[in-house]
Amino acid sequence: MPRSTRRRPALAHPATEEIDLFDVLHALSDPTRMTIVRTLRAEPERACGTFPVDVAPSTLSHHFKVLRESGLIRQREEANRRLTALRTVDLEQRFPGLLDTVLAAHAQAPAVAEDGQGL
Amino acid sequence: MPRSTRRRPALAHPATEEIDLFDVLHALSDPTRMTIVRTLRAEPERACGTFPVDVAPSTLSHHFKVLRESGLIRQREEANRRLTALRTVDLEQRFPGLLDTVLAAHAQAPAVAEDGQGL
DNA sequence: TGCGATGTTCGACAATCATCGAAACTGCGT
DNA sequence: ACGCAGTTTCGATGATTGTCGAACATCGCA
Repeated sequence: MPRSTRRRPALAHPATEEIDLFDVLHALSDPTRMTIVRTLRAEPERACGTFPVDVAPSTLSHHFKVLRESGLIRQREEANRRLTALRTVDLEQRFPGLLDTVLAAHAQAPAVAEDGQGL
Repeated sequence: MPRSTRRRPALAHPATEEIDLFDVLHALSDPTRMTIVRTLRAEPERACGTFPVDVAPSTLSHHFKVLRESGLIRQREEANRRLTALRTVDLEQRFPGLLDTVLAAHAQAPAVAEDGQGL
């Protein structure tokens, strides 16, 4: 039996109208995920391994899943790597100004002693 | 000996410059706490028991603690009750536009089936 | 002085979370 | 055909979370 019969699970993303605010806020309330989002703001599309975060690959994969299911990022398969992009247009349509405001807030002076993995 | 010697723990709030974005985002990512914040937007100051949320008093107390320590609300003692207010000015100074934008986002059409305790 | 109203603190508990290492899968290059 | 590079899935683990009930504290009032 060809083992290629097992297709990849197809990468589910929520539709724009289905993006949930609580999911988005929760996704952004983690420093590692915030770093990912901020990185994606500069670069339009990046491979998973190229983010300036210091966690194990499996942990990174978990964070991508949280971000993807919250509607913040979109991922597509290309060859044997997965490219990630911010859903800026969808986010702007669903929650106007939210992403910009939150990212601007994060760019503010860090509260006291920010974690070391700043972009 | 007067038993009033034991003072109440004094209600610690973070200073405006110490408000942490991740704490704020986490605090807002819970529906019960979002309801509290939204309620506070209309009424400037409210007693704890007067919020339209359906949880046990101890649970409510927990949520107030999270909101207070994140810097979103300020609480002061008055007689035997505790009055709660949104720190709108401090929030606006620390993270301009954030509170308005998030609350506006929550006022958007609910994602799919919002929880029943809408304001 | 004691009671009731208002809230908090203190465990306890189940659920979720961030993290890791090991194993597996996919596609490209040798 | 083989192996490597890039990622995910699968447990496992320790920490955090939201929730509750019971007990306690404080204040005003009868």
